[in-house]
Amino acid sequence: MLHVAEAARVSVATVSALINGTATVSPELTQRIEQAIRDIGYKRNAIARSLKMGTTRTIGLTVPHITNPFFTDVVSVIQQAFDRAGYAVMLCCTDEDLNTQDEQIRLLLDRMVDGLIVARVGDGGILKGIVEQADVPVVLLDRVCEGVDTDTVVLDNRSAVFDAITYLANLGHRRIAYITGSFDISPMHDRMEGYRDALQAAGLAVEDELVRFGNFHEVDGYNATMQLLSLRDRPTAIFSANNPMVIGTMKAIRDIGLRCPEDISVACFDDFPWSDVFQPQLTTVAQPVQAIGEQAANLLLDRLAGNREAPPRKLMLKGRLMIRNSCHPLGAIARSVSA
Amino acid sequence: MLHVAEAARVSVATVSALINGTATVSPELTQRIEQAIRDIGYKRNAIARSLKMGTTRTIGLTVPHITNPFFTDVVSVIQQAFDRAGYAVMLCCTDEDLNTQDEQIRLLLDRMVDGLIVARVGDGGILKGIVEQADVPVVLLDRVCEGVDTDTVVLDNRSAVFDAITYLANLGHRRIAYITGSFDISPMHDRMEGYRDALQAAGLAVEDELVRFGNFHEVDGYNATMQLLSLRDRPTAIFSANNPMVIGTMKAIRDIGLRCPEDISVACFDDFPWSDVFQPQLTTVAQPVQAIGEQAANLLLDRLAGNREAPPRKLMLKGRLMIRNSCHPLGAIARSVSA
DNA sequence: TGACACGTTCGAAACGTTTAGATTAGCGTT
DNA sequence: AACGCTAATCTAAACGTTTCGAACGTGTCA
Repeated sequence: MLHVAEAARVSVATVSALINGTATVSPELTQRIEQAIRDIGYKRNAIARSLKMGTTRTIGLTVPHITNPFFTDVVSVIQQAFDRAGYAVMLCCTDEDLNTQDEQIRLLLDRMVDGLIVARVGDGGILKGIVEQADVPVVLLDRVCEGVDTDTVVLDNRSAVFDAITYLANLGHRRIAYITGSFDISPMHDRMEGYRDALQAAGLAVEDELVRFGNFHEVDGYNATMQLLSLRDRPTAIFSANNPMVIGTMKAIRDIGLRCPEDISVACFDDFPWSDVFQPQLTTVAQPVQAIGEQAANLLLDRLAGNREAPPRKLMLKGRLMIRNSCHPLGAIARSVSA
Repeated sequence: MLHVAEAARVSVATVSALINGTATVSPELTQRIEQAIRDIGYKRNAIARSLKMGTTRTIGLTVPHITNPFFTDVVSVIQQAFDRAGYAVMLCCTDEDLNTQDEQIRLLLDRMVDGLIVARVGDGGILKGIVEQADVPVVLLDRVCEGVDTDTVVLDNRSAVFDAITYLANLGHRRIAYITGSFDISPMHDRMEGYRDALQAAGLAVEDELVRFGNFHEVDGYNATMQLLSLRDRPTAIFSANNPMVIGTMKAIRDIGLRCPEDISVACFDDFPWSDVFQPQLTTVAQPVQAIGEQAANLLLDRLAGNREAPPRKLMLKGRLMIRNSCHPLGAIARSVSA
């Protein structure tokens, strides 16, 4: 900018005024300055600007795994929304690890991001302190967090799973297995509640041996399913509370030599683009990814626009059961199915 | 930092020296300063630091579509690599549009990223100028770019497609259709070459009506396939040069009432986690995503570490044909199949 | 005792912007 | 002719760091 000012024989203040339109500058100077900018190929240094202005027009986004198709889609939507608004987004993957998350949030905060969107992990870690001292606005995505009172957009996980399990029960299944991630993240907790409640509503008991834990990865789903299928009284349906794990479930079923849905029914959380096309076409709970991403972006953009005082806003969206052909009615017991 | 210095009754220079370990500071002062840092909860302002140092420890990464599983995986690998190295990554999606890409690169450059990894679009746009004036190192990912001479990691697209088409020809297919994206990005060009060469090697003619263009999206694959299937002399195999488009292909086949692989064989570029599990299990060309991401990251990290003078390094990796069950041998014509 | 070296600490400039307030010029009023 | 008003421009401080070179105190040596 200094060079531009010299070349145009004006002060840097005038150059700045012209660039930002913060004051009127005469036609001749405008002319001279624009010429100089072109000659020199001047680009404003956003770092210097950020230092002075105290805002970076950059936000931080952390998710557990970007390869989980749910997060992929949400990240994509959020990125687009902020791009439209002239913000850059720094993306971090926490790999479902609290320490990593803390470290990455620190990294983002160091870089003075204007806001944070976090699909948190563990108990939230340093997130609590950050929200409390209200330095930067943060919105929680997908997962609420006890003790962290801030803008949030989550799914109604309980009722989504309730519907799915009820669907299976109505098909006549009595032994419905459930594969879940750890309960310390809220969706897993809420989904389990939906499972429990649905069984109860259907007059079925919750049996411990039918509930298995995994750590969100394909291999965990595989192992869990192997255990389930080797029970003396094998389940007739399996619901996986997480998408990557269901791949493991399908592989285990294949490896053991069973067929889905003829021998065993399968449904899972989170839809993906292929589910329509390949066999079996998986029955899934689809999250409104577009809406989730947009709402999260909007909540944060609203804070960034200056609305700091409003009390935390908690949005809860509804999932949708996508019934396809991976679940069979069970013999004569099947009742009428409510879609 | 000023506050810390005051609280510890030292100068900011000393605080800086301690934090960065750039000079020895006595035990008492160390003690006082560390205490003050803790008391105040001081965090270094990376923006101010960047301004002074001229480096942001941030890189920019642009891809056409993050929801394309190939890019999802590569982004994930790259993100991890830079995270380990203490860099933040700003992610942008160009949506396969040159103007968007130019805009986003400008956005990233404004923010003084230390380097750029670009899966470019169109003819490269402002990329050329950036590489020429060598302000920031850039590595090209997945796609080379005429006139942009810089570090690059790409797949050997020609031979990957050559192998796939040869495989189909060896199965006895004579009418092998090909769905491609626009040739102005290099992989599409090279893949087409592989198609042509393989047909020729198999003694088959390239027929224009069997080559269809689409714009990388599912719907394009759908339309292209619909056209192919309504030819009087229908192809017996379809190869899709892009992953999202193959979903459209499968939907079209289903909608028209055909079965894959019994009625028509299908193969495509880019592997995805589900391909093993669902029917038909798609035969695909798998890219070594892990290696691609790591190599790209390494090339850039090497430049960032100061190796600016080395001539552009061009890496070409090999794809791998994953033979599954979406391609049938064609009647008695089938020859022995080379895996 | 003075000169010198060494280890520690500090003052101040610099990075590239923005912006408040000062200055200047031009013009119309009285 | 002196005055005030407005519009255009400029000066200089500030943002929070890093770093160069100077300053200071202490001990060693001649």
